[in-house]
Parts: sequence; structure tokens; C-alpha cells
Amino acid sequence: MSHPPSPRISLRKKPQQERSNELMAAILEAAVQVLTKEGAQRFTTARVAERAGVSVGSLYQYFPNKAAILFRLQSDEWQQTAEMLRRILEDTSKPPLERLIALVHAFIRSECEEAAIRGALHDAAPLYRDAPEAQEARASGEGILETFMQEALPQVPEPTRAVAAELIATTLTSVGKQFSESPRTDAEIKAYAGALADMVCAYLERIRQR
Amino acid sequence: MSHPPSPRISLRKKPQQERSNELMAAILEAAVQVLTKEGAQRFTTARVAERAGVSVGSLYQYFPNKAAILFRLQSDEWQQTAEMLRRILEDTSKPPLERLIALVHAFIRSECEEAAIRGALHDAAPLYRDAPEAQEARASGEGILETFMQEALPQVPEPTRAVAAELIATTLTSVGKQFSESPRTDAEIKAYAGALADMVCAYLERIRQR
DNA sequence: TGTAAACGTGACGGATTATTCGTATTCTAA
DNA sequence: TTAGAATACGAATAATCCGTCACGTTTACA
Repeated sequence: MSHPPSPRISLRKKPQQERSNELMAAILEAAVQVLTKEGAQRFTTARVAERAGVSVGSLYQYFPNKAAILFRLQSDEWQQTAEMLRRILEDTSKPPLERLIALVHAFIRSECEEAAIRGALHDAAPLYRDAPEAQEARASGEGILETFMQEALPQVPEPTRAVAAELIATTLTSVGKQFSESPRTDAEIKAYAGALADMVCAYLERIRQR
Repeated sequence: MSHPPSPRISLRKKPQQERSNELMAAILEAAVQVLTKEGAQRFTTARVAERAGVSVGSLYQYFPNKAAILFRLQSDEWQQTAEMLRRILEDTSKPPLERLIALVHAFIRSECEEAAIRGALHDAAPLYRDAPEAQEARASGEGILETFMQEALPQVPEPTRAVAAELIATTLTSVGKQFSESPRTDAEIKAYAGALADMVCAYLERIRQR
């Protein structure tokens, strides 16, 4: 008895003709629409296929199961967020605190823009915490933040700095998520991001003087 | 045509004999067990009834639907949290900052203890955001925090203080939630709560000097 | 002890869902 | 033009789940 064919998490088979690429794009687009307009509860393969103007069978030709669609959306978003992180924090033409403030603002704005997808994704897929793509994304983000912290707080001893890094990361992601759960005006976003940046900066400065 | 009998969100009928009180207690107890040991996905009326040693029909005698069970658990927890808030923040025998630090520690510990229920509840019931009990609980918590802020930062002008209050509330709840999603040791909890308290205090002190 | 109300039961209806698979259609390449 | 590979289809399947209801059982009380 040989190995059972290992189930791929991402793709079932590789599209080889143009029409199937369009089909996959249509499915992913439809998935976002279903998620945002109908909610996580009503996110079903049938609905996604219908909205994409495609049959369920076609959907299952390229995605091994429903979760794979959600996972793909999640992965794409992780990648975008990591890129934003890197772009802002590694711009050494500005002083560290200024970069951190810019990061807070960009992060909060981004969270608000994609709140609908994010919330629905979390409700629909509580499972991807241990997926390799997730760990990779987390590690990437933590790496960027860690080098930033070393640059911003060179003289702070190590256990303290690591805890601070984790606290900042957790604060940004979780506060951003919760804040963006209610719809927000631009003014609210600006005021809140400003306060959040204040808080993080005050913390960093207090840490630095020890 | 008269009013349709308005569906009660909480209870279907009032238990009048001792055995039915025990039955309700057994159902709520079983609901917690199912939620923590089987997860939100497998939280079904049949499973709750079975674990409670009771038939589905009995369950529906007192709870109008599945959501009512979850809602009850959620309400109980909101109440406990609000009481904790009040107990700590209204103890005027200690200076404000000290109370705030105590609150942070208590809050993080509480979140970690009840992380399993909380997460499963959120996954299973994304609906209660607008329920009157929810608004009441939120209002209560915000009220307590607001009077605390007036006591702690009497000279800070009003738009700033309100934003600060919301930021602190959001930070505590959301950071606590995310931190408690992974299982944590006592040492981690202490270190993290300490850092979080540091951050909040640094923020308050910076706000105060303006 | 008798009776009516409260309580408890669990099979069943009705609905939804993820996924499969036999068949039909379209494309590619010779 | 044509064979066969790739792609698309959608009815059918099997599983699950919520909530009801007709019928027993227990309790309160006169």
C-alpha cells in the first residue's frame, strides 16, 4: 500500500488554458463579494460559484475544498500586509519614531479598508493559525519589527526589548481589528491612529530611559 | 389580527419546579463544556442536550433557539467583567495609576482563564453586537472608565480625554483577547500584563502633561 | 387517591451544505 | 479535420442540523 495522495491545501490542479485562469480569478473575486455582501455565515461553494457565473463542479476542479478559497484570500492579504510593513519600517531615510508613527497610521487605515473581508475571513476560517504560510507571514513580520527595534532601542537589554516588540505587534493588529469592526469616518480614523501612535511612542520612550 | 407573540430572546418559559431549574443549569454547564471541548463548529443543540443528559425537546422548552443559549453565556460573562471593572476602578483607597495597573493585570488574567469560552462564543455568535444587553454592558463599562478618567486626568480637555478613554478600553479588550488566544504560562502572563500596564501608564502620563 | 398542570422525550420534517462523478463542451495539435 | 486532452457542467449523494409535536411521566394539590 503506497502513500495516499497528499491533499494539497492550495490548488487541486494547475490551470493550463487561458479560460481556466479567468475562471479562478472570477471565483476569487466572487468569493470576496459573497464574503462582504452576504457574510461568513452564507459563504457557501454554491453561492460563490453562482456569483462567479460558474458551476460548482468547475470550482472544485481548482480548489480542493471550500477552505482552500478562504485560505487563498487570507494568504494574499498576509503578503500585502508584510510588504507594507517592510516598505515603511525599512525606509532608513527617516528617524525610527517617525517611521513607527507612519506605520500606525497606515496600518489602521488599511484595517478599516479591509475590515469586511477580514472579519468575515476570521469568522469563516479559524483554522489557518498553524498553516506554514501563516507561520511564515508571522515570522516575516516579527523579523522586520525586531530589526527595527534593535535600531530604535539599541541600548535596551534583551528580555525587555523582545517583550516590547511582541506587545507592539499584538497591540497594532488586535486594536486595529477591533477598531475597524465599526464603520469609521476619516476623522475618527485620524484621531484614533494619532492616539494609538502617541501611546506606542510614549511606551517606547519610557522603555528607552532605563 | 393581533400582535404575533413577541419572541423572547432569553427564555421561553419560566421554570416553576425544582427539576427544571436543575435542567437549565445542566444545559448551561453542558453548553460550556461543548463549546470548550468540541469547539464552536460542533456546538449543536443535540450535542448540548446529550452532554446534559437531557433530550432536545427539554432544551427547547426553556431556550427558544440555539442562539439563546450562547447569548445567556455571553450575558453572564459581560456581567462578571463589568463587576470586576467596578470593583477595581472605584476603590478610591488607592491612587488612580495603581488601580489602573491592577486592572490591567486582572483583566489579562481573566481573559486567559476564559479564553476557550470567549473564542468559541465569538465564533459561534457574531450577532449580539446590537442586543440591548450588549449595549447596556458596554455603556456600563464605558461609564465606569469615564468617571475614572475624570478623576485621573482632571485637567485634560475633553476631546482628548474621551479619545484616550476609548483607546484604553479598546486596547485592553482587544489585546487581551489576542494575547489569550495562545495558551500562556503564568510567567508570560505576568510579563505581558506588566508591559501592557507600562504602555498604558506611559500614555496617561504623556497625556497629563499638556 | 385522583386529576390537571408542569415537565420530559426522541423520532421526524424540512432545510442546507460540501463534495462527487458521469456527461457535455471546448480547445490544442497533428 | 479530428482525436484526445482539458475544461465545464449540474443533478445526485450523503451528511448534518434546527426546531416541532404527539405522547408519556412526574409533581402539586385538593
